[in-house]
Amino acid sequence: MTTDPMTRRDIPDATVARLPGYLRALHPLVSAGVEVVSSEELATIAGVRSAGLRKDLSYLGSYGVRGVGYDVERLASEITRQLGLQHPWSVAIIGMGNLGHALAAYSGFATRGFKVQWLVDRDPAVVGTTIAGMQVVDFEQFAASVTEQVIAVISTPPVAAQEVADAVVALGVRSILNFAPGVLNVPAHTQVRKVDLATELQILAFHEQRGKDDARLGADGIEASG
Amino acid sequence: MTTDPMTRRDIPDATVARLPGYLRALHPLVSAGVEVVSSEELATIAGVRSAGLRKDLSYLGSYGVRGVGYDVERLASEITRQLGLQHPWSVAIIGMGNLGHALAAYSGFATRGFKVQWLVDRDPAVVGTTIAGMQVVDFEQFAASVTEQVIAVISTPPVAAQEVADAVVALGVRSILNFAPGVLNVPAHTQVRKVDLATELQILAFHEQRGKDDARLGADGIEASG
DNA sequence: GCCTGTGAACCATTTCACAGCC
DNA sequence: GGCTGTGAAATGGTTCACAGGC
Repeated sequence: MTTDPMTRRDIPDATVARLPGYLRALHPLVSAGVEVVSSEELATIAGVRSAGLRKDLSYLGSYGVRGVGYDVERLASEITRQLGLQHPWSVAIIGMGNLGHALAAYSGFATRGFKVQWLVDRDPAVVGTTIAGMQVVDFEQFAASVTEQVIAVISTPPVAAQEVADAVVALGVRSILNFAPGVLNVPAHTQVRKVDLATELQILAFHEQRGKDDARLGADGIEASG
Repeated sequence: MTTDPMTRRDIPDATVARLPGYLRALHPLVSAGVEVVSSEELATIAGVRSAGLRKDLSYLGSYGVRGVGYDVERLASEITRQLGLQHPWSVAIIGMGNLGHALAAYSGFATRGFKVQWLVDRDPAVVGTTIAGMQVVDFEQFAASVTEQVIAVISTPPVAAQEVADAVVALGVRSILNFAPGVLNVPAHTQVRKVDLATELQILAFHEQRGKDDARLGADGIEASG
């Protein structure tokens, strides 16, 4: 294994999806001044298995010490670096309905590496109002002021989502978080992640209906789900 | 393959997670009075591949006709049945901050098989107020009035989430949708699904940073992401 | 001829189990 | 002695390609 820090390792998608969880599990340890953590301990906090955690971390390189554990601070900063969170990313929230409103006010973005920079809506009655301390602008104002890389959050009604996606892609946006149910057609280089609230409930309904009590992770009947 | 309609087939999790998308793709077809759809057409609408769609549907049984396609209405009702959505599920939203507020007003729940029946908060200043046409109650009132099966949506601050989870599990709740970042410890028979908004952005940030332009699904550079 | 249903091949991810190192 | 890092095995999921039936 080359230790060259510039090697672009190929980190599996499944691992990438768990890194944010590890980072969040590490934060209280950093704050508490804990120096070292074992894969077993961290896995428990993060709600995964220790073997999986070790494999995940091994894709980032060798940041642990055998017989000891992982240096908390070093590991946190390495994951931060891998996720590209050294400096905050700009976020534009497009669609200022109930959900856009809530997202604008959500403090979790700021604490985890994101700066909501634009609130965008097309309704003239909403444009110009202040939400969570920010002025809502229309799409033209947004388009005119975007210069840097930005992540677009689409919280419009479903019918407008594709149109908005096309428009932000035309502005050069390459990352979209979509709350509108339905499929977005975007160019291949554009990353889209979808959050569909009703779908989540429907998946729960399926299991609830089946009474599917899968007793995985048995222990004393407690399963960590995070 | 037994065609016994009472056979409890084992539907893979990955398939279950896609069924809601198929159902939503079917709805406009049902409304438009389309009688039959091919796996190719439906797959395009749903943003998946036709072979995968056919395999998914094969787990539900044989509801297509070779050389013809799938009966739209029959397939929709079969998926509805499999997901357990013949009658609406009751939902309790716990935590009436910005997000809980938005969820209470979200029309997508009602249209996709759910009835928000309780809005719950612990803040005496919020309890008794009306949000989206419903009275907010405190946890005791909620606990006293739950009789049927209910899905709990946790939209409290992170620090309260575990406590709320314990409380609803004690009430007999077996399905939780959790918006609070962090791990929930619940008994093994309890289903938890998590939506972590900052995590989604962090995953996007990773790819944005890498400029990972994976040209999968090439065609003319358009990729469906739904 | 056409489109579903499905084994078989392939690929990704998870888990196991232990060698390697402190 | 203890804990990481990782090949190897097992599992789960996706894609291929074609047989089967209209």
